[in-house]
Amino acid sequence: MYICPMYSSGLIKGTLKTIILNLLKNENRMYGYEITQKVKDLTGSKIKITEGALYPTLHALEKQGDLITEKEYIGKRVRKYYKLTDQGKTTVQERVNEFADFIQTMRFLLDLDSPKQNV
Amino acid sequence: MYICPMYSSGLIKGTLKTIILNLLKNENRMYGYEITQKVKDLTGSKIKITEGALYPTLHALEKQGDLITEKEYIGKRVRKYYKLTDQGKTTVQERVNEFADFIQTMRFLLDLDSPKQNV
DNA sequence: TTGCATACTTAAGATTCTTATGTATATTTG
DNA sequence: CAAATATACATAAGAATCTTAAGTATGCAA
Repeated sequence: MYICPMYSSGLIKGTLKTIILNLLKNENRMYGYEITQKVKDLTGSKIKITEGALYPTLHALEKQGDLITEKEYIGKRVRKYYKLTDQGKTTVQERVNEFADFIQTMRFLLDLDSPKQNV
Repeated sequence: MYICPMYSSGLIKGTLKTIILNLLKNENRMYGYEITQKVKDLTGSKIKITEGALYPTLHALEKQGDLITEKEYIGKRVRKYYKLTDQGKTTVQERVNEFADFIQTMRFLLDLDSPKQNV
């Protein structure tokens, strides 16, 4: 198993819930493993969600009422599908808007909008 | 002391060093308290660096060789100025580039580039 | 039949932040 | 001028969130 270049210093920290919720906004329902693969695919392996981060986060989102689960058996193997609740749909918008605002602030703070950064 | 709306869920997490280093890139040298005020001003209080986060981070950056200090006395009060080392200047570029890349990835992942998000 | 992919769970440890406490000087304001 | 606020640093305890690791088990391909 190879290691690919990922973001250091925990940039992902704090965005994991937002990513998961937003995926479910577009996909209706997904199961855990599917989420990790989708994120890996969409980001060209720049973001890889580890299982140790994913499953506790899914459980937390369910506990706080943003997700509900549907268990299904694929052969003998359990698969837990997650989907947004109505509350979850609101939470997604809040989270995404907040993140959009945050990166605007950061772009300004780090001078990322001005041209000729690397001259 | 009033509480103003800040970013929840630790979005700032992982970006603090980047913010500090980038400020010092433009300002030559700054002291801790000055940094907190500058960030508060530049972000309209959207980002407030607490002392408990700031000082340990400054110490860590010094320890890892990105910053050096100059103590000065203003009257009887100590003030520690921080400035970038040569290594620190490299680190800033790396950190900022990484963060710029990260928000590009996130903008794509969260669909922030497509118009009519909030219609 | 061995290894890899799929699929979920949880515990231990690391990192990074918040909150709280402590110390001390300087300035503003009633 | 006394009290409150601002300046200025430090650090410890606790919370949140992630990584790493270990465990369990099925399905498939070489």
